[in-house]
Amino acid sequence: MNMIRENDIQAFETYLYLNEKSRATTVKYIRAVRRLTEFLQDEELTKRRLLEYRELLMGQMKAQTVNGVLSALHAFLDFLGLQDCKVKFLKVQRQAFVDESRELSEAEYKRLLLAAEAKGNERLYLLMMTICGTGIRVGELPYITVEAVRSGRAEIRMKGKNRTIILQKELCRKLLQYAKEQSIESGHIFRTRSGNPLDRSNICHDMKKLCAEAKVDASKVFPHNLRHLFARTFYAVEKNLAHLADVLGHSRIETTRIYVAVSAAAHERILNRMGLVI
DNA sequence: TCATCACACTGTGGCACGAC
DNA sequence: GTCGTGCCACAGTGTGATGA
Repeated sequence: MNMIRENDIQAFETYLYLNEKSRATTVKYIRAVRRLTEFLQDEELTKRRLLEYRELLMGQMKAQTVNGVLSALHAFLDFLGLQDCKVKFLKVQRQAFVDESRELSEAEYKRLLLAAEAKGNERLYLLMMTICGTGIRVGELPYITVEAVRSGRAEIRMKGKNRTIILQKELCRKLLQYAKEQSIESGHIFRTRSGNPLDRSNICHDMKKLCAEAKVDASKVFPHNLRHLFARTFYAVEKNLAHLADVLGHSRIETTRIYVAVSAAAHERILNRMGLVI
């Protein structure tokens, strides 16, 4: 009888740790296993039941999210030696164009900056400018330190890789001025009153608060979109995908292509300019 | 205001596999 | 043999809720 016991879940957690999985992955996998256990309700774990579970998930989540859950469950099945119970992943159609409703324009970005300035939120103003001016991820903000700004470059260590980000002189000047005003002599520039690095959830919430004043749709205001804007702007000027990949810290050009993909409307404009349909 | 959590979703890279 | 592509696993992000 293939019953999932609490012992199995705890041993699986240890197994993930020993396999050097990140904390986030371990938490996600254990959660997926516990949800499956709730679904099974003391019934035996069989392929038929897993197929039923996949059907249930399909009604609740997007295909990619279902696949994420399935990959967690597959790891658990491998751990239990129940490979025969694995079910197939869902097919996910790759989108041909980017979603225009989520594309932040340069004008909208500037309005967000002005809104932050008008509110007197200099930290948020500089934070958005730093992400959009360097293309870093929100999770890489802690690498923007007083020391890095003084040297004009920041060493980013993320996903097991190192890369150097060049900080523009004007940005450095603004950041150093801000650090001086805030009496920050070393370490993270962007910090809470208690001195901790800003939490990404709070950054996102703060950005959302600017939407009404900046007259920007809230659905396109989040930190990662500033990275996308940086990538599109960089590519428009430089037209060098390989260089952009280096700057963004991508090891594959395929990943960078996602950032510079055009919207359906932009694609249509290109087709019209071609003038091949008369 | 800030920290933390849960959950859904997206970004990213390794690798297998097929085409040439 | 190499190159390109797609699949899948893992890591990171967005967002709402909650509480200190």
